[in-house]
Amino acid sequence: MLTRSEEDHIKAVFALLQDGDSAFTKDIAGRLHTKASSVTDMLKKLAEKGILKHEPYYGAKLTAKGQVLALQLVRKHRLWETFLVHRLGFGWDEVHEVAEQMEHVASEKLTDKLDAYLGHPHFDPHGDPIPDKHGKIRQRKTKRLDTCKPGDTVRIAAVSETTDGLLRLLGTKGLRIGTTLAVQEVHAFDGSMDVKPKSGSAFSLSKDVSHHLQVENA
Amino acid sequence: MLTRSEEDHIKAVFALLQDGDSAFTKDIAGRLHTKASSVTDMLKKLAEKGILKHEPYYGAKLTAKGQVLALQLVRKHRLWETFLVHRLGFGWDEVHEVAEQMEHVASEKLTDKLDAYLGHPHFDPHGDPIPDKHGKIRQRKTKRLDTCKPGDTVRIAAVSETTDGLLRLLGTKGLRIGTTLAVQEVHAFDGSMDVKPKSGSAFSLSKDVSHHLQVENA
DNA sequence: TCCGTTTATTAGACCAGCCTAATCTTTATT
DNA sequence: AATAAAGATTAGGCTGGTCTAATAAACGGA
Repeated sequence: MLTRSEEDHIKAVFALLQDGDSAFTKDIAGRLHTKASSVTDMLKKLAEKGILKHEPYYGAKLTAKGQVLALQLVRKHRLWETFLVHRLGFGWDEVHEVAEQMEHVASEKLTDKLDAYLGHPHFDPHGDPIPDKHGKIRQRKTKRLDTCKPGDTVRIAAVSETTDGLLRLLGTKGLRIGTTLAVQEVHAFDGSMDVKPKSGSAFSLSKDVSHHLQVENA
Repeated sequence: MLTRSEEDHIKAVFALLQDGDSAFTKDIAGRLHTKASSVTDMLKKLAEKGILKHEPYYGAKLTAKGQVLALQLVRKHRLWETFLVHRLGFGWDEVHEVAEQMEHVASEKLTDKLDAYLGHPHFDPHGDPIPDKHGKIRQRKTKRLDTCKPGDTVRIAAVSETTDGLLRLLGTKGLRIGTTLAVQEVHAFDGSMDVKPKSGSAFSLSKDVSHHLQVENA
């Protein structure tokens, strides 16, 4: 049995390994709003449990066992987010914190029944893929919007940072999963980008925003 | 903010006050599978927070504030049980433990939306009343089956102990909420009772069982 | 009423999970 | 290569929630 804190650390390591091949103490602490020394303690503990490998001063990597656990947590988190948005009518910018609590409810039967109830969805309301019961993730070929060139026409597939601020900003600009955009210009000075939705007039997105939008070719 | 353990103690006190006008240390410890000394500590803490009054050696009573908190917890627990049974298809004997975890998710908005999604139910799958947003409980005039006399015809309204064992026993006898029973005989020797469902043949229920069935006149 | 039994409380310990401060390691800069 | 800066670990302490053992209060029967 894992404690809530253990699960939180596993999830943080998993998330950091998505872009980087080692998860560092400082970054884990940042995500969990705790201090580096606390993280070191927990990494030691999780390493003893065979959930991850901790190379002192060189960060942590998940073992196979740890990956399975992380994927189950991600699965639960995203299923609950889907439930909150599609069944209870929450906005996509309101669900993260609640799902953060619900994902720790331990019952495999519950997870499976929820999955079936939602129709075995492959993507959550932010466009992120939902691992299936066996941890398999349906992959899409997406790239970050900030890697696109003028002339590209793309569809928003996912938002990779689920902070309220970003999601609300997207809402006010009328952007959501599935919105199609034409890239008109990229400004070298600040990395900002002028885009035009299929219907509507063009506007500008900062690099901070475009960096967090995953898109696929339209 | 309340910790999970605090919430568990509040719920236990509330439950014990349903039949008795003081909640005793030993009984609380029994419910929570913990020791009396731990309970004493927690009662002291909750008393300081103004959630209950602790009269050493004479048990605890909830304050008005404590009752509100308890009713919110009961509300959440029973709403989740309803969700699990009516939406996800769990059996009524499988939901208690899971709901026990879900009731600790803190989000008033979530509770209200769940309530609406379920159609503002007044009773949970075990027949227990669900307090509304303001803590109001819809009362029914029920009595315990073991207080009934031969000749009475009654309908099962609720099951007051939600242990797996009792619920499964009822299942195998074909008893559920709404089942109508005619009381045929009560045996003074062991308090057991012969009952006959509207359709089907008569059988006997032990006092242990009839004591936990709430019924209303049919 | 007195004494034994039951129940509660207190005292003292332990563990998990966090913290701060001090002490390494590693990396980057000159 | 020397050293400063950044990051990680260790040492030691605090808190919440639990436990056991020892003590105290309340109750019930002779």
